[in-house]
Amino acid sequence: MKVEKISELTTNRLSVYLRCLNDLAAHGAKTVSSDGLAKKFHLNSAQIRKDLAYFGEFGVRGVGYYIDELRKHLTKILGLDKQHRVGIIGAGRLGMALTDYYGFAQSNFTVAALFDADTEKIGQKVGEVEIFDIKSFAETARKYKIDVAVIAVPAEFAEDVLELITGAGIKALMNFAPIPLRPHGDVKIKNVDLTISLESLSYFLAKPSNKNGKILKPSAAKSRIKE
Amino acid sequence: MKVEKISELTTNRLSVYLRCLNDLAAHGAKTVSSDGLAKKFHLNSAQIRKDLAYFGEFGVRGVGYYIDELRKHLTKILGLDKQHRVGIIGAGRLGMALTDYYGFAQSNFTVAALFDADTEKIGQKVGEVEIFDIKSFAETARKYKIDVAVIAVPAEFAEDVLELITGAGIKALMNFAPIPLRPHGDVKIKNVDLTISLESLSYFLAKPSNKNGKILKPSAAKSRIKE
DNA sequence: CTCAGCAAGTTATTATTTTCACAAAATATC
DNA sequence: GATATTTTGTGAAAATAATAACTTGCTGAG
Repeated sequence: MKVEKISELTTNRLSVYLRCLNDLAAHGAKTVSSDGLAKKFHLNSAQIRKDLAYFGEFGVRGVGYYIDELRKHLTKILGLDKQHRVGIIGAGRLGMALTDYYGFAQSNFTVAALFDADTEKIGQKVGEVEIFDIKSFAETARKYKIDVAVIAVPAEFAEDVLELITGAGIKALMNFAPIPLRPHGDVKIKNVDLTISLESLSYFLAKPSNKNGKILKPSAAKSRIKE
Repeated sequence: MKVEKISELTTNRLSVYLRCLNDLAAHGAKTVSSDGLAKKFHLNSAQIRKDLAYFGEFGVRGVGYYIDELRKHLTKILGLDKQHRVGIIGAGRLGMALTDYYGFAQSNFTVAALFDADTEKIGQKVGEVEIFDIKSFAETARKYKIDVAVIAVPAEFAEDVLELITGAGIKALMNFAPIPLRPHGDVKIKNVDLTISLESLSYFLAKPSNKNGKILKPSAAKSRIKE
């Protein structure tokens, strides 16, 4: 096993594998082969083996993988054995919905604080979580030991918020603003751009092959101009 | 220009280009070169040209692209000149937050109906949008001309909901349940898996190179066993 | 009208990612 | 204990994707 750069595509799949293993474990399975996993969850067995092999030799030839053991390994690799504390910037609809998103709750992420610029909102609570003044981000983040930030503000404020967050030493953040943010230095950003996803669906519904089953040559009209 | 399969990565970028162009247009620019776009928004100029060239010859050599013209083309290509009507399945926190997500509102997507299995919720409204019985999905979808579905239910119900939706003839859907759904037939699914994104951040924070600056060889401990 | 400069469109190259295929290792069988 | 079977781990091949390099065409100055 060589130490090389692990692709994000690989680590994303580790999450998927872990969920598959949890599912299998819940049904009482003890071991599983890469092929068994692949068949059951529509994955590719070689890819599973390769992804896992980046991190160690977890399987047993002729047997497969011991589910509980592999779950522990993946949990460790993904850092899911550690608690993370999340600060959500933007206490609008989305920020509030994320605050008690069950995905946070059932994982190792705890939403520790909300931030907003609106003085009306500051001091209010969403469930257990208080809304703080965005101006106090750095100190509040320190006080509440926040290590993950979520940007849930309109696009025009996103870059300023990014500055603020990275300035406060936060290394990991998730951006819901419809503008791709780029990291500055050793910071990890996950852009969750719902606009792109929606427009991708729109494209699918609009594309010629979906309208009449015929594939149209888009340049046909244009090339006819000079005829 | 050949008719070939357009990669989703390409269409995703078209969304980004369109936003960049909107930004430029708002600042009064009339034309832009692929290089100008690339520099300003941290993109690759060759990729921009290539992506656009799949759909036609929109630029003028020696000049660049006429911004307004290209915006119109991209709007057309992405189907953003047509209205889409969205049905959201799952009237929990997330479903409700999405119901008045500004991204829907400011685009060509209108949330037409919510669906839930909880009889307590059925008949209530979120803003203007009524919550219907999930059992009535097919007929309600027809009645409200829904062509895009959003799955915002817990993972264990997601596959049943998928069946229901595709059975009703819906061709495009966005899945927020933390389980990757695979299309059956000619249906487009966009999986928005927040769990994967979170765990990716967790991995980043946990990985050895982030702890002490040293790259550890994970198999070191293991290979030492037989020494 | 000609020519220099610019920038699109396109071909070629490189990099990345996925899939295939097989040797090595473990287990089960006789 | 030898052998057939299973399944990993991994190099090689194929498929995708991104980048760079080149060619063509348009514009505007002189």
